[in-house]
Amino acid sequence: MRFNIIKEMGNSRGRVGVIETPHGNIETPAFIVVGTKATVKALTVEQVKDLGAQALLANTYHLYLQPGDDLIKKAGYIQKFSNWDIPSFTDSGGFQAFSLGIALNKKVGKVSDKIEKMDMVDIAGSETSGDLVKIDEEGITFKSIIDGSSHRFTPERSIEIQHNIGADIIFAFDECTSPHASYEYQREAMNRTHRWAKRSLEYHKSKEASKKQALFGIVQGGRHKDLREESARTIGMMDFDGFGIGGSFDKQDIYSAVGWVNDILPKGKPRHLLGIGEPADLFGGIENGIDTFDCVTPTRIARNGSLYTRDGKINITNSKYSDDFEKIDSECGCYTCSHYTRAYISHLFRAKEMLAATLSSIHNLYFIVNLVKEIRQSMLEGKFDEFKNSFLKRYTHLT
RNA sequence: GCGCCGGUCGGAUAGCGGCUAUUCCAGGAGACUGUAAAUCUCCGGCCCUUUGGGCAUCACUGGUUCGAGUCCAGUUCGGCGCA
Repeated sequence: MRFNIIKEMGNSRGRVGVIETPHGNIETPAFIVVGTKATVKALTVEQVKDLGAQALLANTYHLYLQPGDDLIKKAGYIQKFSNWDIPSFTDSGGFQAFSLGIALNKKVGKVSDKIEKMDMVDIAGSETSGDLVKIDEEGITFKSIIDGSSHRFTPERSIEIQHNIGADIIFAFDECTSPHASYEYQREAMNRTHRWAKRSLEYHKSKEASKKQALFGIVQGGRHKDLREESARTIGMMDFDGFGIGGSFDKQDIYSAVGWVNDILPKGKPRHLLGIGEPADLFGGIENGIDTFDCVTPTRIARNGSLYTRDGKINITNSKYSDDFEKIDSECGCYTCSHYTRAYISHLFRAKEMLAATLSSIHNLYFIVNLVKEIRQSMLEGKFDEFKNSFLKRYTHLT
C-alpha cells in the first residue's frame, strides 16, 4: 500500500490524497462502505460499485464465526469469495468487545449526547461485565452471537484471521470503550490497546502477508485530550502503514478529538476514522485531517426508513409521503432517484417488500459516498469552507 | 318458531367474581455512528391546574354481590342446527 498526498489545505488539517492498494486506488478523502459479513446488506457488490463506492470494509469477528476465515482463504480470499474486486478493509474484532459487551448490556451507543455523571459511576465498575464478552490482558473471550459457543481473540489471532480473509488494509486488535467509562478505565483500556498494537504489529511483520496487506494501528483514549495525545504519540511511533482513530466520543467533541490526534500522527500516512459518518461528521473529520471513514449508518437507517436529502433526513414511512410523487432528493443522481418516487419507496416499506431496503440503501450510500467526493472536489478547488457552509446550512435547516 | 353458540380498541384475540382489561396485526411518531438491526422504542376512550391526576369503558337494560367484562334475567344483533 502507498499513500500520496496530492494537496494540503492551508487553513486546516485537511488533505487530498490517493491510497494505492493491490486492488486499486482510493481517492481520499473517501467513505468506505461497510459490509460486515462480506456483503453490504441488501446490495450486490456491483450495485455498490455502481453508486460510486471505492472500497469496502468487512468484520473479522463475524467472518471468523461464519463462514470461517479458513474457508475464505480457501476460496481465494475475500476478493474471490465475495467478488470484492476493489480495495477492502477488515476491522479487527476489537469493536465487538464494546458492541457485544457494555453497549449491549447497558444499551449505550459509541457516540454519546449527554455524558451523565451518575451513569459513569454506575457503569465504570462493570465495564467488562457484558454477558457475551470478557476482556483480560491477553485478549478477549467472546460468546458467539450465532450459537453461544465460546471463542477467544488475541492480537495475534485477530491478525492471523485477517491474513486469511485477505483484505488490503487490516486493523490492529484494540478495545473500544464506552463513552460513559471512567477516566481511569479509559486509561487502562488505552494502555492495553497499546500493548496489543505492538503485538499485532510484531505478528504481522513476521508473516509473508505483510508484503501485500497493510496494517493500521488504532488510537484510543476516549474523549480525554491527554489520553488521546498519549495514544497518538504511542501508536504514531510504531511502524504501522496507517492509523485508525477509534473509540467513543462525546458528540460535540468528535472533531476536536480527531484534531488532537492528527496533530501528532505522522502526516505521510493515512488516517481512518472508525465508525463515524453522519454528514456533519464528514466535514468535521476531513478538515481535521481524516482521509477515510466507514460507517454503518447509511445502510442501517436506510433499512429502517430514514433517507438522506439535501434538506436533512426524512422518514419515508411517514404518512405524508404515501402520495408524494417527487424524488427522494430532487438533486440526487442515484439509481433510485432516477427511477422511483417517494410514494413508491414508502409503499415498499409499508408492504414490507425487500426492494425497500435495496433502493433505500442505494440512495443513502450514494448520498454519503458522493458527498465525500464533492468535499474532495471542493478541496481541490479551494472551496471547502464555502461548500461546507452551504451544505450544512441547508442540511440542518439553520439560516 | 325452537335449540345451541357468540358480541371486549380499526381487525383478530386474552380475560371466566377482585385492584392498572392482555397480546398480535393494521395505524401514528421517533431512534439508529468500526452492524447480534429488513431492528428497537413510544403513542393510541374522554377530561384537567399534564414529570402527575381525575372520569369512563367489554352490544343494551335491569338484577345478584362489598365488588361484575366475567354470574342471573330480559332485550338486541350475528352464526350454526332443527322445523
